Amino acid sequence: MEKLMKSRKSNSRDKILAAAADVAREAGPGNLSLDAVASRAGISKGGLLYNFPSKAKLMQALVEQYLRDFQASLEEAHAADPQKNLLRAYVRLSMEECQETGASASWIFSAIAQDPEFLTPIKSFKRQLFERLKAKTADLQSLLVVYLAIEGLRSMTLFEFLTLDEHEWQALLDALIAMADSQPNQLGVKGASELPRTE
Amino acid sequence: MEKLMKSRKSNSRDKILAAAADVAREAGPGNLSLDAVASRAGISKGGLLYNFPSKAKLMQALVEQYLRDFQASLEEAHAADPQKNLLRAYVRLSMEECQETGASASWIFSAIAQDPEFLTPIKSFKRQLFERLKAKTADLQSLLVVYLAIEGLRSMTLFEFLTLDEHEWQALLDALIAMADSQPNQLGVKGASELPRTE
DNA sequence: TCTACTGTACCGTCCGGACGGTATTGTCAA
DNA sequence: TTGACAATACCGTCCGGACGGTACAGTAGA
Repeated sequence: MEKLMKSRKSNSRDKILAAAADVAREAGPGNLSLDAVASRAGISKGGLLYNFPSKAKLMQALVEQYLRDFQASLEEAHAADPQKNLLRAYVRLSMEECQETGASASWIFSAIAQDPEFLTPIKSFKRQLFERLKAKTADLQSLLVVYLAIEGLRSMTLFEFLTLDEHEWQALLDALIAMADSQPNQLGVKGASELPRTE
Repeated sequence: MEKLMKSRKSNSRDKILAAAADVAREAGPGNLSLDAVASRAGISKGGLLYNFPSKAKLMQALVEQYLRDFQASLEEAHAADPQKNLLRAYVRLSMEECQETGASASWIFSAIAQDPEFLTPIKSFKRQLFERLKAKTADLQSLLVVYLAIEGLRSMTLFEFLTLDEHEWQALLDALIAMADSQPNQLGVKGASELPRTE
């Protein structure tokens, strides 16, 4: 009963969120209007505002959904293979995400344009993830480099700055995985796929 | 004579450009209005539109100025010490830029919100730089990782996602410089500060 | 006299959001 | 069983304000 109601509601909500992401990508981040989203989602503006009482709430939902999904994927990927370290799972997941058809999270720009405050949840998410990674590695340098490289890749895809060819892509993946696995600064232990527990 | 005119003109132009960057940072990228820029620059709106006939032209000038300055700094840094490779100069320059008081290039968001087309000159600049770096190194993996890490750092500063403490900062700098100088994937040649010429 | 503005008044457009409907479905007392 | 009411999930219109841009008259300095 409740489920049915929820599923009907979610249907519209999800359609709207997807439409918002589409519009943001196609019309440009500065041109994300409620009208455009509504018509793209196939509902009226009134209906849109019924589901999301303001533009800000819509953006917020977009951010929350994104973070929830990413978190879930990460946890899942890590749980599926707990031998490998978390950083490795993060690298793989992020690179897959970047490879997926240009969809990308370009709606983020719309959110920032609307109100830079929408960055705070993302900020805290990233900060937490980084702290978690830092607690698990003995090699800060590699972590920093790998983490930032992933972040750089993400920004490249976001801005569509640079497109790597297949060869470059593979080289990058290999390099990052290798750095995530071992500790290239203390040279020598190349095969180790598990980090030594530090405690 | 021409110089004088230019300098007077430039005076206003520069004030306006700086004001635009300020407003973009303070009011948020979605709230960069011509009125705000004009009042911030201490001139009238009419005066602003005299210097930049449209908002788009203003944004374009912002982008162009930024790229010109960066290019000049890079060339200068590299010319000052041609022994070191270009990637190293790029790393140093970028990290200094990121460290400078939060000013950052957050006006970029305003430009994108205005029209994503403003990314094309930046895109082509980055592509050219990357190609130039690629032509000069034998170790694609290191280049990719270093280049993307810098890009990641830039995006971190832009979004204010993550702030590194002094220790992390130093570790990152060391790691990137080391990777830029030598070729850590072929382990062993750590001291080499010049790349072997490949031809 | 020309350049480089200032200041003001104004226009058209776009957009967020409020609001008043409405159709469908569910609930419940008589 | 049915009639009264209510909640849900929308629709469509309208309004106020912000913003980009225009027009133009005035003016101070070189």
